[in-house]
Amino acid sequence: MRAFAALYAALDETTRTGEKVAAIRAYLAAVPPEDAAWAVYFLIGRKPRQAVSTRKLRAWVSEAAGVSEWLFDECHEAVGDLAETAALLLPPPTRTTSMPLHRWVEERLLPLAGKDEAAQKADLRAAWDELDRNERLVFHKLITGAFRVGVSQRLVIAALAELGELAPATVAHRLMGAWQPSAAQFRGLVAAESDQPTTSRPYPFLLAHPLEGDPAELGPRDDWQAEWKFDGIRAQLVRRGGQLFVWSRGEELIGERFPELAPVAGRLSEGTVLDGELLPWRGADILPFAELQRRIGRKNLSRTLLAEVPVTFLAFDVLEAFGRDLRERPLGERRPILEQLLAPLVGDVLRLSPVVAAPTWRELAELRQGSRARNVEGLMLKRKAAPYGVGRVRGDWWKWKLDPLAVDAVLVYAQSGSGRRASLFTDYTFAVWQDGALVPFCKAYSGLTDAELAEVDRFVRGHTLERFGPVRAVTPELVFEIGFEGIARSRRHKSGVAVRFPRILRWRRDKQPADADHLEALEALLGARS
DNA sequence: GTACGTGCTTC
DNA sequence: CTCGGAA
DNA sequence: TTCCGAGGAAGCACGTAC
Repeated sequence: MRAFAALYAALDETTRTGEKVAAIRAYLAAVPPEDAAWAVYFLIGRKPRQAVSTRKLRAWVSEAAGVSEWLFDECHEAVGDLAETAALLLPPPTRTTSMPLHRWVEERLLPLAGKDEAAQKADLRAAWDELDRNERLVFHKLITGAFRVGVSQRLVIAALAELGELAPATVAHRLMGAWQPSAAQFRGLVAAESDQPTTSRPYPFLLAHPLEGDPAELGPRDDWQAEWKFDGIRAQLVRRGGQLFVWSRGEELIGERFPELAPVAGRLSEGTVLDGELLPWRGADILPFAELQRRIGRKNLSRTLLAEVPVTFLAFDVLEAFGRDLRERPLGERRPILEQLLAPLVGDVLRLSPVVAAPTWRELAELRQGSRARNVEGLMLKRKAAPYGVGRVRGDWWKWKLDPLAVDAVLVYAQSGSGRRASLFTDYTFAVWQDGALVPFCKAYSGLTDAELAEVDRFVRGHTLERFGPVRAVTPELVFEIGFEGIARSRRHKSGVAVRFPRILRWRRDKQPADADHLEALEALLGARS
């Protein structure tokens, strides 16, 4: 535990990726494999279900530290991080521990979830008395599920690849899907030949970059395959070992939530892996994404819901056929194989993503303008010569989304951020006019530079009208252009609408609050959707 | 029993 | 999902 | 150029407060 806490501190201290990789590698090489396995598990962002709610942690830490809960909250706001606040407030430990990471996790952390409140509290008190400040910080992050370090999958993969003298893509693939940390699992991860079971294992998803500018700069139209960018859930169908596995981008097995897939996809031949999008599709229509959300994370799937929101898997790539990994083959070769594999199965459940046939970039651009009416987000451009790479490879896959919708809105509330932004008001609520009053319709902060953020922060401090806990109402003076992808009815905001992916496009210093848009402008956009 | 907040997933 | 910042 | 961390909206499950 001490070594892992030291690693965490080291990773937190530097932003240099080279140093991070070296630190991870040194740690993994030095500790027993069962510790290394858990470290990898946590470092790539996996976590067991949260064992203790933040509420309880806050209450018990306050009690143990002898501070009131409001003081804890004040400290939390200043520090910006709950786990760190708790670690700092607690009285120093009277003992030390040399228990290794895997035992802390398996014997002290995981069992917490199954215990009653009194036992949890007793366990935490015992732990606090054995852990120093750094160890507590890590421990708190693990139990609250907030463990995130300035290191992600890629650096861990780089460290593991160096350690095992493997290609990073091999390691990335081995880390996919469901696995339990153990000594054997870690050895399999870095071994030349892995003997870990691979039946259900998906491939790393290839992701696209946003296209800015003119697609004509990509070269001849004929070098590129265009498809619609559908608005659903990215998924991989894995047909192996006589079974069907459906993986989400977050590497969750989601097959049970989409029972309609198995009867059809189960007829794919053994050793097939398809990449595609799960879509709510009824009759001839693609339904809005909101409909699909009703099918996610639900325990009981009623007959009614299955009939209301039928789901289809729209395949756009084949990664494995007849047990052979096809990822190195160019898209131009994979596409006909995909068409061939799917031909006998295509229907309501399994579909093929159509290739958009517009012979020139100009004609393609015209088709793209009709995206909203089709319930798609725009176009995907895929280089026909490209292999199916690992991760976000630049230059091979581009998403060419529709231009965002936009309105001018007034800043009405501000709230301080968290983490590095804890000391600044960086969290903004925006409003538009309705009957002479400003009604909030979204929150956003992204889109402003640090300098602008600092300027707005100063404005907030000088123009606070009222305080509601951490939230400040400010004089409605500043106008911003807010961009968003879509708009829908909502009960969350007073305006009755909510926008998707809101962000600040620019600060309209040239505008007065009175020049900001009215709710009618938003309503009009709402109506404009097909 | 209902209402609300927190956690966790998707985008 | 979006965006700006940093390496 | 590539990653990372900050952040948004939505729906469902689950636990707590009344």
